[in-house]
Amino acid sequence: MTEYEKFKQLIDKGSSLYIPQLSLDCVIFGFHQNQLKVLLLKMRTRHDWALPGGFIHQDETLEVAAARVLKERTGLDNIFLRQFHTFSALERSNPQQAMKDFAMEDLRIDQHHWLAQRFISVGFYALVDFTRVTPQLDELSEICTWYDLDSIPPLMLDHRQILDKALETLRVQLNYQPIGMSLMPELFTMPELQKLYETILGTPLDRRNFQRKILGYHILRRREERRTGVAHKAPYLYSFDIKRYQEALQEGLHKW
Amino acid sequence: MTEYEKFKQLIDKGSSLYIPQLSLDCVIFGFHQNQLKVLLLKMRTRHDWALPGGFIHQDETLEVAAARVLKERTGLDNIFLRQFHTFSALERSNPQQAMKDFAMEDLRIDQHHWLAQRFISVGFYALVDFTRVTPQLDELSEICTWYDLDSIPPLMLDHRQILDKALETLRVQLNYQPIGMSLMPELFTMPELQKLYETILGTPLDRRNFQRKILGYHILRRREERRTGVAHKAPYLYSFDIKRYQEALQEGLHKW
DNA sequence: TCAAAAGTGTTGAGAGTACACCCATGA
DNA sequence: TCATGGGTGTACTCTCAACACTTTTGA
Repeated sequence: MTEYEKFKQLIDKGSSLYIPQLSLDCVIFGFHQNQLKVLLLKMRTRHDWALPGGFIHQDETLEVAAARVLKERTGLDNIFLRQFHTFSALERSNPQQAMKDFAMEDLRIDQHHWLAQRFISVGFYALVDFTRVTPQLDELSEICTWYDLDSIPPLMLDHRQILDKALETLRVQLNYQPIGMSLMPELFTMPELQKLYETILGTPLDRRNFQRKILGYHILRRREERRTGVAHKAPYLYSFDIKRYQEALQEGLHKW
Repeated sequence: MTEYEKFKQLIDKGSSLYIPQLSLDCVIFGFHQNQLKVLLLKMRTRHDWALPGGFIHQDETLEVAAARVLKERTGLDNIFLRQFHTFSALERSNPQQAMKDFAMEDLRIDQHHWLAQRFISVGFYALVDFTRVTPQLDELSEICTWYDLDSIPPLMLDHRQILDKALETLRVQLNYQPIGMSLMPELFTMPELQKLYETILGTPLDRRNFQRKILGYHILRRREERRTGVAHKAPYLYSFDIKRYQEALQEGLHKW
């Protein structure tokens, strides 16, 4: 199916395929080169950027729909994904704008079209392994790429607020849930993991205290190997202990 | 407007007044005689009970809609109200059942009617002063009353899960937010407030540690008076320091 | 006068924080 | 050999939990 056909289907059939006036937006976090990043889309018809989002099929739960959106954008399955808030401000929809945004070649929508209605949107955030993602475009977007958290471009509608709320939620969750596994590569060093935490929290942490704390959760396994090629003492490599990690996801973090 | 007319309007006009396939449910907590209570409705057409819920007007935010539902059921304005989760399981809707539930006198709905669709529901929880509430019926319900948390009757659809999730959220929030003000009367004693916390958490707390902790937040003001008429040392009366309380709501609880 | 429940204080364990010392590595 | 950054240990502080003693009240 061509992009045009896909788009035409969205315009024509959307109102019967999807739950009307309800959408979802995903804040997809990745981590690379000591930077926390967010996956953003640039729509063909707009100058500002957007969070990857989508609509909910009549026979899908929100969680399934979010996983589908994620899969479409990143190619990844089985991702850490959490609903965090539902956004319903009246100003968050802009029918006039929508009529422009969803115009393509000979296709036009009017104010009665389903896409020109007010939308309420359920926000999800996801944590993904940056190195395994190949950002993919959809029929409306011309660019799909990562942005550093400290240089986010102007976002459409209330997407900036959604992003901020996601980050706030993530920061709180950090205290209760193990979160590194989906963001880090298979093997990593303690300083690398620390950088992740520091970036999320936006504050520096004490190296030694961080190590003690994380190890106290017993969700890591230290490997024999060390990372070589660095101009100083070679740090140990760690991997997550998947079993323990899953337990901690269920029961929350606590000392042993 | 009679109940019948209200009902007829819901059936006939609902699809243009409200956002389709989206509803909200409120878990309304009250506290009385050392018991945490939840406000429940019994629909005329069903044997099980329901959380007070409603639909969202096209020009309302979720929060405004929830406040409206709350006002309709309790008569109260300006209530502590928090969105906590959006429920979208496929099994949570039951069109067959809906067709029966929304039948009244000569009115009938079929499977294409807006009320017989799948619904996604946004859950809110509210904390209200039990003594100020006069539960009010709507056009579909025959009873509206409080139930003790430990003797909740069978609830319709997934309302039991919604209630459980609300309670779980409330328990977590207890650590971050001051919550007594909306649940307690104007004046109360420390042991009374402690009972509230114990009931929410479902576990006994140490009297002395509790007092120290709560006072440490500086959100209470001790009055000169004591509660008299008790067969033991008369406890002090307290009230909330509204200014401090509001600050704590904004910034979270922390020691001074 | 006595049981019941409130007011107040102390102590110890554990978590979190701050900081010091030594070690390994490539330049 | 030296700057850089990692590995490990210790001491101090603060919070929280456990617990004891005294005071007030109506029965």
